[in-house]
Amino acid sequence: MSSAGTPPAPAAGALRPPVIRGRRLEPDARREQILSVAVRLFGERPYPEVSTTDVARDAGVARGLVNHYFGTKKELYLEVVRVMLTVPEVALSLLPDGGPAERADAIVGWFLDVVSRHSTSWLAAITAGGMAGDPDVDQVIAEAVDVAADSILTATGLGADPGEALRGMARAYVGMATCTAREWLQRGALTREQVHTLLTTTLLAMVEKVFPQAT
Amino acid sequence: MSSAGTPPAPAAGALRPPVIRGRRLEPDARREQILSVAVRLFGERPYPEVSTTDVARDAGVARGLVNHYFGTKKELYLEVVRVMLTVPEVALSLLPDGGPAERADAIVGWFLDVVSRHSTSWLAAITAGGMAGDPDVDQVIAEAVDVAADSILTATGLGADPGEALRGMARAYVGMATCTAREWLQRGALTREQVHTLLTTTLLAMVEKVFPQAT
DNA sequence: CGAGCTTGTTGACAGAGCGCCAACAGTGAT
DNA sequence: ATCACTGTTGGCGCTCTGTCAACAAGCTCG
Repeated sequence: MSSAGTPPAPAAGALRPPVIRGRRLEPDARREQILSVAVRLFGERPYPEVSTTDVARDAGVARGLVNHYFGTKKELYLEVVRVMLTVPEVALSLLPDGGPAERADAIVGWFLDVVSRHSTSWLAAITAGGMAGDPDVDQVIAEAVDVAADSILTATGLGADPGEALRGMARAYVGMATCTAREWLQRGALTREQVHTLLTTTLLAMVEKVFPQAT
Repeated sequence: MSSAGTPPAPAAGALRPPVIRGRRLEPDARREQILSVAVRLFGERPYPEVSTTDVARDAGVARGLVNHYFGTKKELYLEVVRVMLTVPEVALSLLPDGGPAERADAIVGWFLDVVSRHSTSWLAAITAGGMAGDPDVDQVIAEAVDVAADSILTATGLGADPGEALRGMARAYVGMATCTAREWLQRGALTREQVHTLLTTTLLAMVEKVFPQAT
């Protein structure tokens, strides 16, 4: 503020380049457009390697507009992570009424379907590509993990008012699920069948032998 | 503070700040000193929130010296992560000769000892505090996970030439172990006993029912 | 014991990225 | 057609990073 007291008259010879792309859009539409570009870029490269200049250029707008809609680069990234992790609610009512084995098998299959569909962007988001440790980012991810953990508990019939310990165990299981998915989708060390078997077997073992010990 | 700047006001006219701290150190000693400061700072805050200026100030040296010894901020961070994840080799020979249950119990206990001892810095490193997604950082972490996974396989008697699938499963288990440790040390949702039970039971289930299916 | 050399160390410079702001220019209402 | 409204732009200042030539501390040699 101090310096630029001079308001007008920037002046004289400054011929502004004829701005063609000054097309006016509905705020929601513009915001959505910028967000979609950001989702793509943050899915390809980690956080520090994506500049707001990149987002603005790919969206065909000025960089200032990105800040106008999202405030901060970090806030933009938070929106991106929310979008990436927003996943169709598990159709719990569609889970078979069979025994624990069938229900575990069904929810694991549903999880693998979701993950494989979004693959890269989902993995980039769940690992907080380049922003893990930030409180806000961690919270958004933690909320997504909580949703997944609750689905697990509900599917295994323990969803009714689980204690904090039980939820912690479910979150740990979700953590293993994401690591296993990475071994499958990123490293190619496992096949989908192997992942499915591992997650189902482990879930059953936890339901039978570990969960009961959680008051 | 540490920097304690005001010198004995030597010469008058000298515009140059009287440099007192130009103390000369052996390269190895200086490097070690800067590295220890960096380990502390990166253990407290995520990557983007630690500037090389902070490291230099806390180490009592000029910022340029940090770059002189470590080249880049990222290279410095790589050294830090290596230090944080370098962990005493598991004394496999000390594992009991008993059945799988005893051996699993022993290695899980050893893992929890190591993690709880380094707690914050270890967790910050294993989650790549703010640098996940970077190829180099990910590789350093992947190597540490590989070491842990091999320890698991060795302890369970499967260490002799495991296939890629088996190693992938072991890495997934290590991933769950880190997530579980976080639930214990960071969120406080689980007690050490609960973590121990969860990891032991899960490991046994995997050894008995999942690993055999990995060709 | 002083001159000179080696090299650890410093401060400054240039480039890049980000947040902010005032002016500009489409768009609909009067 | 004029005017108000607001979406949009381009540039300013700041912080942070990597590089570099100059400085000086400590050792060696005469």
